[in-house]
Amino acid sequence: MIDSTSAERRHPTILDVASQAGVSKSTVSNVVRGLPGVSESTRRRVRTAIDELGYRPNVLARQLVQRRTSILGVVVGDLANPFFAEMAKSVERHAAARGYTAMFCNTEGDSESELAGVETLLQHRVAGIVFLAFSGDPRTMQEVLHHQVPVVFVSCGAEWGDVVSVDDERGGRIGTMHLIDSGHRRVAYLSIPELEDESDRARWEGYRQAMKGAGAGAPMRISWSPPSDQARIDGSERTLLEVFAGRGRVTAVFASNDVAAIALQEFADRVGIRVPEDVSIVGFDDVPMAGLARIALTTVAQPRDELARLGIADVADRIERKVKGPPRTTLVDVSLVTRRSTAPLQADLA
Amino acid sequence: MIDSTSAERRHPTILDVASQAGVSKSTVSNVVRGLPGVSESTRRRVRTAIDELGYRPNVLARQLVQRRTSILGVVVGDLANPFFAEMAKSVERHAAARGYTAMFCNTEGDSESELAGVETLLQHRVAGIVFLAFSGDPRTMQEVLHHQVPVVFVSCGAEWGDVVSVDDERGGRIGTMHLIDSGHRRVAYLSIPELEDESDRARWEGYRQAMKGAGAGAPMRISWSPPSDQARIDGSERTLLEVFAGRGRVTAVFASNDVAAIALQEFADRVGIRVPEDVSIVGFDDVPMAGLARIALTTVAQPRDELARLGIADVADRIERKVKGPPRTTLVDVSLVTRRSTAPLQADLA
DNA sequence: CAGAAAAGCTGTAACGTTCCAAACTTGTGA
DNA sequence: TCACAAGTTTGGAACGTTACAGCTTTTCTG
Repeated sequence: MIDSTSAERRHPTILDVASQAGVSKSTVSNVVRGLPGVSESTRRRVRTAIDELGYRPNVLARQLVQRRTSILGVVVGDLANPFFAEMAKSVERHAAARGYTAMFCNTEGDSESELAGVETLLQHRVAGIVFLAFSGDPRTMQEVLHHQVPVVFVSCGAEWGDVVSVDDERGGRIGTMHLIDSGHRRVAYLSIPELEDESDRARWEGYRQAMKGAGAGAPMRISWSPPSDQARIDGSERTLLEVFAGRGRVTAVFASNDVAAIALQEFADRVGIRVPEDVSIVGFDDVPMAGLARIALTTVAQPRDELARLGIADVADRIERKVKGPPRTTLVDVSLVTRRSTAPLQADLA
Repeated sequence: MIDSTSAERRHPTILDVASQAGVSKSTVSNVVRGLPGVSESTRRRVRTAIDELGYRPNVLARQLVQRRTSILGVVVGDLANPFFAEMAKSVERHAAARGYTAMFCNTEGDSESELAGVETLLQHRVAGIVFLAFSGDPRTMQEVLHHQVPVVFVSCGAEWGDVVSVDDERGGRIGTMHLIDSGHRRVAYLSIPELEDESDRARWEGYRQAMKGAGAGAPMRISWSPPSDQARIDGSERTLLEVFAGRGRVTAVFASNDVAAIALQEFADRVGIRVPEDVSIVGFDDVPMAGLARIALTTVAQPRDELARLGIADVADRIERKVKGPPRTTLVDVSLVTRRSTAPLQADLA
């Protein structure tokens, strides 16, 4: 009571509840955790005390003594990228459904931030880590392996942890095949340097196979950082312009993700290249934006929510020791969504 | 050494480091925290031991004894909404820059999830909470006030905490005035039910004032949940269709956020209403997508990064006791970005 | 009705830090 | 050589929980 005048009131602890209810802290603990072996009357008394005091268990203390937290670290490439945003949302939801709280860290594709982020997660003793993007930095790998924390790579690859992913190679293949089947022969592959990871590599591989198998032109890789402000054509864009000009020009592009594809479409609009008349574009991910009538991007769709669900299930099983043993890989299906950014090759361009 | 054979190796503690370096745990603690009063030679010895053992301080234990964490709770309306995604990213970055780790919870505009999320944050004893969206639920308010945790509302309002926001009312006014100045008189206000909060109310108020001041038509409010799959026209859309048909029809819409504006644009495209010839649309937020040539949405821009920076600064100042006293409100400027979704009223529609 | 079993409750020892007063070292000047 | 200060280092008490063995009390069983 003396305390109540002080501005700096402290959280009631389990001891406060215990004395208020006239029981021991052990009993309060048992009630809070819903364990059996507490009589109904005591249970009620404790509940009342909890409500009166506004007691909330201190998760920190709990986790300290249990030597494990219920926090899941989530490493994200770029929260503002719609693909990651969607994934982050799903991951958060599925994690909550299994009783975990998500702690995000954004890497901006930079392996220093990634390392710092993982370091923070480990200091918080997260129960597991979900990578939605991974730079491949061996230092990060070492940190994680040394701490023996369960890890799952969702839609991004690494050999040293569980992987839940679409078959990126197949995705690359069907995306590219769609273009080849439409008559295109000079098809380029486009990626964003910041997002070039294991998934990107596999998609490239699928693209390469498709090109080779169909006897299409030589594989061609374009790495382009779309400018954040679309003001003017800079050096990198001048190069890009050449790709679509002149004889023997590229007539179709397979982009390793929708953000790149949409940026390219935007570039084309700006410089007067028509999509799909002059160039067909296929993306990867099927972000919500791709479905807008004005964007109408043909793309390889990933089942985002399914990936998130499986990823969380995977890492949770490891944490809860339901699964042991060497890394597992779970693949889910991709599918092509055809929209208006692709069209059969114009006869005069063959 | 006996332990080293066990698969279940435990994290080294400060005591392990201490005995390895031949000093007391207090000294190790001082070295880890970079406190003065440790000789250079001891410092080196401890550092070596830390590296050899791969020791990472246990933040949980630290926070338990200090009775405060360095975690900031962030309540987000919808991580997949580009406005929130951008804000979340900025918030995360600024929080990290000030030494805080962000813990997100997504509410989906649902006050039950909001309450559950805040509950989780409080159990984790977050140092402060940043609301990027707030339902207005008094239970949430009570929870937070009872726990006396510093709170800031960024771009969403509540009277019982600090607020960092644009002047939503002015935003509503200038957005609407732009339409009125272009000759429109029958201007509707559009919002999404899930996102109707204090900010929305203020924007509506600004819209109302502008309409009244200009002697334009009676204010008209449309509340519409854009369907997630754009398959077919359902009941709610039939109503919407009527708004844009016949004599005395609405010729312009001020949307309370870009997501609504873009959904409306999409709807218009689908049913053959031309933008801006048949209807002009103004949004609010200036999400990155709005700048794409194919979307080209006229919108009231919020300085997102600035909002995030100020919000974090605000709550951090409260946490660090640099600021005391009653709730403060910080307003930052909005500005109109004119693109191609608005045009002067066609003469025959006046 | 004794004895055993079950049910209900409690006290103590962790968990891995920080905080702080006290106890050691040195070095300096008288 | 001693007193004193300044610079280092240390041990023990928190912090708020859970785990668990042990202690009562109640209920059953023959």
